[in-house]
Amino acid sequence: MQKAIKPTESELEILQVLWQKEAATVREVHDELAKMRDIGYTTALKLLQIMFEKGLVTRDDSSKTHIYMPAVTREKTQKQIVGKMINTLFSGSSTELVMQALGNQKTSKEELDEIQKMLDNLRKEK
Amino acid sequence: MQKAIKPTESELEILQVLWQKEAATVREVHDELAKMRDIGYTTALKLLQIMFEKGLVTRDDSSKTHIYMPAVTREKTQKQIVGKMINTLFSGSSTELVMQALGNQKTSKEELDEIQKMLDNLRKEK
DNA sequence: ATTTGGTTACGATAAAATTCGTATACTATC
DNA sequence: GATAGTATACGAATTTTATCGTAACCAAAT
Repeated sequence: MQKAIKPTESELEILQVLWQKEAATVREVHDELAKMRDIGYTTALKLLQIMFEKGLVTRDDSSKTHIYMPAVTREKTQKQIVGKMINTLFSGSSTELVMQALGNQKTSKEELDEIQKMLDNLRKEK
Repeated sequence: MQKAIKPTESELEILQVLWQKEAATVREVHDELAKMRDIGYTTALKLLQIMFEKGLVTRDDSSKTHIYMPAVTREKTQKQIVGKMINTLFSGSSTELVMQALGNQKTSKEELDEIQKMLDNLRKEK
């Protein structure tokens, strides 16, 4: 098993784009990021190159314009970051986090149903 | 309203201690951190001084040994960080985060009951 | 009074993360 | 083949975070 590399803030932004697009060129990534904030093209390029070195992304460089793909899954990364946050911010209690998330966001009936279903399943396992 | 300062990883560790103790000297904070990891006394001191400049903590320096107190609440900070994470990692869906947290951690029956209660309350409001 | 132990202040360093300028190369079009 | 447009590579500067050494200070014990 690989010792998980924790993506930085900027790297998470980029992963977001790659997860959504499955694969993308530097230009595509840059244009997407540029919608949210000021960022130069070579900055995006450099970030992707560093991420490649770290193993956070893979790339197809068979043609001149490289194509980047995520090397870590969205789920694994979520789990990694949420796990860390539960420890440093919720004294280890995932329930506390759940209560926070439920309490402070408006949640639709459909979503509540979804959570209810999950809850029922968890109970059955006991 | 002050534009919220996002605490760094180390600063969160320190806030954890201060939230738990309500108030603490540098030595107390340091000793608590030292239980978890290697850290020098002056490092803890410096971090607290920087946090004071940033407004993350207040301090009583009327006696020689200063006493530090959190200047931000645990709840506000949790909300701030969780909110950011929902955006950058769960495409804005708090439900997705809840499912993650529930799915990947073992949760006791008591905790499930607590969440169930919260769920019931949310439903009533509709 | 001198030593000892604990304190803050401050600066310096190091490491990590972010940013971008410039050089260089390739491709297509004129 | 010169020009324009777009690409990568690479180095460098900047900023942020984290760490700690050293100096100065004070109080208490010797």
